[in-house]
Amino acid sequence: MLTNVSLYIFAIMETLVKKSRKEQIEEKATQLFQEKGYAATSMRDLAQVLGIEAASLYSHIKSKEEILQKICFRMADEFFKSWEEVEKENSSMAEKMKKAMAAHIKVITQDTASSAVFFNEWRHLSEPHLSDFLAMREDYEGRFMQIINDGMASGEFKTVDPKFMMLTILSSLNWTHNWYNPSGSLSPLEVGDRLSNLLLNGLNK
Amino acid sequence: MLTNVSLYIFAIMETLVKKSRKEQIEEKATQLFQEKGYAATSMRDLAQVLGIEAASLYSHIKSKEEILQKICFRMADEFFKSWEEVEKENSSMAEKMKKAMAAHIKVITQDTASSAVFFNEWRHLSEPHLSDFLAMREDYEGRFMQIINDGMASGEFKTVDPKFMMLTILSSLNWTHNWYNPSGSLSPLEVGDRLSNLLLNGLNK
DNA sequence: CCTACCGATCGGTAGG
DNA sequence: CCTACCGATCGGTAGG
Repeated sequence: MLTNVSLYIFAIMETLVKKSRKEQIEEKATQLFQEKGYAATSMRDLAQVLGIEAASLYSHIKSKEEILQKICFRMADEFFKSWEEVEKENSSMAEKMKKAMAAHIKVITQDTASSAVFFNEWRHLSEPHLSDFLAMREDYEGRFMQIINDGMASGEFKTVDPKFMMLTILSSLNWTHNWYNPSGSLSPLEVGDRLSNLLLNGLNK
Repeated sequence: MLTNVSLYIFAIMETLVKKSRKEQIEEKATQLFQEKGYAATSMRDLAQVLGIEAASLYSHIKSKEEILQKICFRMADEFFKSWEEVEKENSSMAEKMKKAMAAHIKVITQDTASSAVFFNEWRHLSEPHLSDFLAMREDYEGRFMQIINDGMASGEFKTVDPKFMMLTILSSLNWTHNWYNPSGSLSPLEVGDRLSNLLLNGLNK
């Protein structure tokens, strides 16, 4: 009797915890795309990791590129969502920049594998997805540039080339996906603090 | 008579300026690897750009990967060579870091296409080349970390995590290959100055 | 540098 | 989710 109840509860939990086959496919694909790159990952590689035949993948997905699209646009959504809390900050542009950097780092550290695919494999998107992607990126980069421009106008920031500045900041931020270890001792907040402190105040004493 | 002499001189100049077929192959391959990635570039793509058949490529090269190896290890050589002038600088660690950054930027800006392949496609190297490559990179990164450690010891730099600092600096530096335009108005030296000023002194006034 | 060709592998479909 | 299979393309070789 007790055993039956236990098994029943276990079955419910499994249903709650277990990922759908489609989710499993996307998760493993993300790992493979990160490790080998999109082009060098075959559907047979992916199927093997999941223990099924390559043809069976197509019961759950439409194409190889569909997986890439899901990853790239889901991450883009995350970055835009994270910007909502940034917009609330208006005390100073230095503070707003810190918030923006922290928000950006939070998204990356939450899923470094998807971030790697987002940053490195987007060029394999076909049209019109590629153009959509690039338009979103330009929008997002423009928001960082706006903070820089506002900070220069208010006299908080040095006079710099805003685009150059934005590219430098984002490259430092984006690179974290390569070395951040979620099970390490550094929290996402600490990474954000260190990076914003460095980029705003410099290495010199 | 004059025409014959002119043609003769022209022929000599052409010989001096004209790249060997092997050099042409490497140059076009670099462009394609940058644009589409190594794995997504086929030997038929490469042959088409050169106006020959894919099979003809193999009179000049041994394999597709050989081209990638050439690009990656040539760039690695350039980075190590550029370090020689850095070693001479010992007035201060801030100055040495500036020199190191300028040297690094100089190599990247001199050949942004090869740099892109170097930074993005090295993972397609097979063993033992991959291990060699990673060992060289670790050596190079260690040199930047040494400057940071020395600068902290001398009291010039803030107390930071040296590895974190090194990764942040190099990511900013390395990203330049993505946006630097050799025919634009910004000289390699100016890029180096701006980046070292930002990373050493920060954006805040 | 070409023609002709190789075996292997690719993304994906049909039908059950 | 599988078997069986498709046409296309891959890196590369033989022989001239």
